[in-house]
Amino acid sequence: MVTATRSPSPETASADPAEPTARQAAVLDAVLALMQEKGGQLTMTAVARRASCSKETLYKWFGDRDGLLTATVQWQASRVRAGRYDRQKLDGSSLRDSLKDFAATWLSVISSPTSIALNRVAITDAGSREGNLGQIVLENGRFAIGARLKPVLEEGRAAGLLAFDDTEAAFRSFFGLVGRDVQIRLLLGDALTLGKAEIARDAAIATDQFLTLYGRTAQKPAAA
Amino acid sequence: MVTATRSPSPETASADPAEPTARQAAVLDAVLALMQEKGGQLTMTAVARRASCSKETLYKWFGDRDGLLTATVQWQASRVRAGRYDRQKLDGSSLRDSLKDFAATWLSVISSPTSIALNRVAITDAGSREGNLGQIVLENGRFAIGARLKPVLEEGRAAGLLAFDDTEAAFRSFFGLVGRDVQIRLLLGDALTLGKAEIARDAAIATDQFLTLYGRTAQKPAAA
DNA sequence: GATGAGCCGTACCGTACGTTACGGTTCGGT
DNA sequence: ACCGAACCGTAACGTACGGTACGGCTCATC
Repeated sequence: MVTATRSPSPETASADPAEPTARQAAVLDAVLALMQEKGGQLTMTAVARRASCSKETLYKWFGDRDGLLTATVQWQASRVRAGRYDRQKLDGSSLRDSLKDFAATWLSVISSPTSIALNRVAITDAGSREGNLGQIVLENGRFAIGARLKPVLEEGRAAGLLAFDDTEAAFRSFFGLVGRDVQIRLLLGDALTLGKAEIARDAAIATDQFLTLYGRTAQKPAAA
Repeated sequence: MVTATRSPSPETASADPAEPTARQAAVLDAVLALMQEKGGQLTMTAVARRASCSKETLYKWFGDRDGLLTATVQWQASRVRAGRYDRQKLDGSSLRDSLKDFAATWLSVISSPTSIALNRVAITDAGSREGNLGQIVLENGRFAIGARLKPVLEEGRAAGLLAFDDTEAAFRSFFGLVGRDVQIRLLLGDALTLGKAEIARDAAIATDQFLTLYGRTAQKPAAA
């Protein structure tokens, strides 16, 4: 927890899941960097050395190791706020573009070294103890994108462009078509690389497939 | 490694990734049980206590902790050899049934506590060190099912039931439609439960969606 | 210029765990 | 009956790491 359990002075204070100090942000960036480089051996000593701060400071700011990890996850989540997609005219073409953007953004996120490392840590944490890191990652990953995409889907339905009963089910199909085996393979260490062009292509294919399944008008199936 | 680096006597010997002794299998079952119950805290002492064997024996049989985990993964993989699907007449109906069975089997596997625990361990391992556990899990999971499903897809194409250029791409779409967000949610600790009926329903929906995308004849789209 | 808060660097403590060592027991072979 | 191999239970060792304590430095404030 940033500005931990009971901070005696309101110096760097703010709400609980809130803005870290610039210095604190630097520490969290160090954590992210170490996660990617060294993997699981995320030791407090290593973080302190990398961030050029003392362990005492780490514990004062974040409480304990779990608090540091939690703050790191939230810090990373706070900057993956890409794409707004406020309602536009919403014809078939703009809907398709929105979905493609969502798909490409999502593929970029899950294939980034940062996301992979973060998810690995969270999964490890979810496996043992009472760790809530998994839930936090889920909240800021899978569920966040769902919450942002569903309004788009429902606007598409309202505009007569899409047909489905269950928004959640439709989203999960989209999620599957886009992600396929990418995330699990990367998490398990498979040497799968996704370039920008590849992501754009896969996003387009997945979007077309989704429109084939859920579009009200016939779409050209992408039998790649 | 079962019967480790240099086994002085060929007592329980066999090939390297091969059949463990009944006693050794009991030990590996204990590891699997502990993985599910205790999560990450997979200590050698706990394994020895659970399996009623000495730590010395564990080290003699498996070399080190990594060897024990590797043997466990392979042991588990060796018994998930379900479904043969040798070529049959292969009309539209039997193809659909085969795909549905594949989908249901796969969903059952990835939602089983054993698979979740095993994948968590492998992902943790993939994140740190030189661990090859991730590759082993990938080999016996994602890639194994791909190798078994692709012939079915290609027979379907040969029979004029399916249309695709890239078998791998077609399989990955099927994989995504079936798995969607299930595995990542479970790995991250989400309380998602899949009953038999739910699995059967989801497998059918995913299969129909796949056939809509890749079937040569029109299929009824399942807009659930 | 003195004062005190915040922080860096490092030494230190306690514990958990991987790994090794050892005494005692069981059991198949001779 | 004897021998040796395999194995169990447990103690012991070394290390890594989370967490704490402390001395010294910097710097804003008065």
